[in-house]
Amino acid sequence: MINKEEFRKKIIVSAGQIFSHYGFKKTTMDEIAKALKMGKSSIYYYFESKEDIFEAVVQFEANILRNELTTAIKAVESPIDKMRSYVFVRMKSFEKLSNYYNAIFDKNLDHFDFIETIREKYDREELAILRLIIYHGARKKVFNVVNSEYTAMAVQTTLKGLEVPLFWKKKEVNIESRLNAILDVLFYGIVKKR
Amino acid sequence: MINKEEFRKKIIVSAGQIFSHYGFKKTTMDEIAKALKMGKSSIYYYFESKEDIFEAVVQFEANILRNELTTAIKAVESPIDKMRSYVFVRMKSFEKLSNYYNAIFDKNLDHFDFIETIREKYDREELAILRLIIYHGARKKVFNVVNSEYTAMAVQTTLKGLEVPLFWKKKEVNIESRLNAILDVLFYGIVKKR
DNA sequence: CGAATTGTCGACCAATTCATTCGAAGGTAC
DNA sequence: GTACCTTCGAATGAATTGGTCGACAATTCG
Repeated sequence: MINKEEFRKKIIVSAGQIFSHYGFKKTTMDEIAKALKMGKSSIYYYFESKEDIFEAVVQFEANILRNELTTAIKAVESPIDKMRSYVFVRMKSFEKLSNYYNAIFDKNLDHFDFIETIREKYDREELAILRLIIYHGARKKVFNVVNSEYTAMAVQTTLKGLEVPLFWKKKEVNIESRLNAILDVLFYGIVKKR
Repeated sequence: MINKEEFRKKIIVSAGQIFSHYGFKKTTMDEIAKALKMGKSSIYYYFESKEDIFEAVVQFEANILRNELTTAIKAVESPIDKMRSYVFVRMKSFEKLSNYYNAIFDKNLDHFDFIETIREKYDREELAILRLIIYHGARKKVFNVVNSEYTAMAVQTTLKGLEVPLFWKKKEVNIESRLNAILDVLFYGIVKKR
């Protein structure tokens, strides 16, 4: 059939979908196994633990994101050098951000606790929530944990301005503005209304 | 403050959001309580059990759907009588469908098992999945449990044709065609490409 | 072929999680 | 005061869950 490495990847992709929907805590090994149509114990042949899988998933998805960003960066050609260095500085912060998220997830927290934890790091709640949404594509569930009417409104409003980065597969959007929007949102939570 | 009945409704709405995202099994009383900013045990003052809450949620949401349908039906004016009776016959089947879903959920199944169960009732897998999507707004998670590439494709394609019913809040769409689309999808899984 | 290696799985376990109970107590109305 | 409404922390027993182990297919390789 396929080799071990390829099968690991299959697990990563499949588990990734489940994780991204249910969060780390709520995802069970049984589900991961079931989705792959295999016995639970077989998974332990490929990965040491649930956390091990999760780390691989995060790694994998971070890579995709990084590659997409790199591609986007390469496509930018206008005020070239300035733009480029500006972008790479931001890439560094993204690396840090990514590590930060990993650290939090390592602690076995679910999406709710995750928000709680992240709240303490940012003074404006919306930013914390937006980051979760962007990082995990967790759109709907996030609204369950929003504290105040005000915040809910703020998030809603901001989300409307997010169309560019969230649906950046729409190829017709100018690549440069798209890139900027993505970077802004990813690193600083700054969103401009269109 | 507010009376007991109103508070029950608050719980229903809040719990409903969580249920619709995580399914019955994965939703914990702690989460429901936390979302409402109250102690877990307090909820038992308003509801007898988790299942009790869930039933109330289903009831509540079915009512909303029924009301929306009724409103839509009233707005239809063209080949009046024929249309109207045709619609009410379908309303009856909806009632049945709703009961059927309730019965399945009563068994304590999560979304995965739910699909498994529903699969046995329909010969074409896509239809089962589409029904789950429509009934629960569970779009993303559904793809974790799709069996074959073919089915995934079929669901994807069909979803594209679903824009009318899924986003029927877009008021600009002609009400009559909207109604028809909704009814078609709800009761028979019949979807026309636009 | 046959033996070594690779991969799968059911049964099992210890630890944790979860729905639910209960009694105490804060609030409020009379 | 007392009666009632409401909230909650702590406790519990049952169910769930991550992970282990040994048996046993399947495949590879000599």
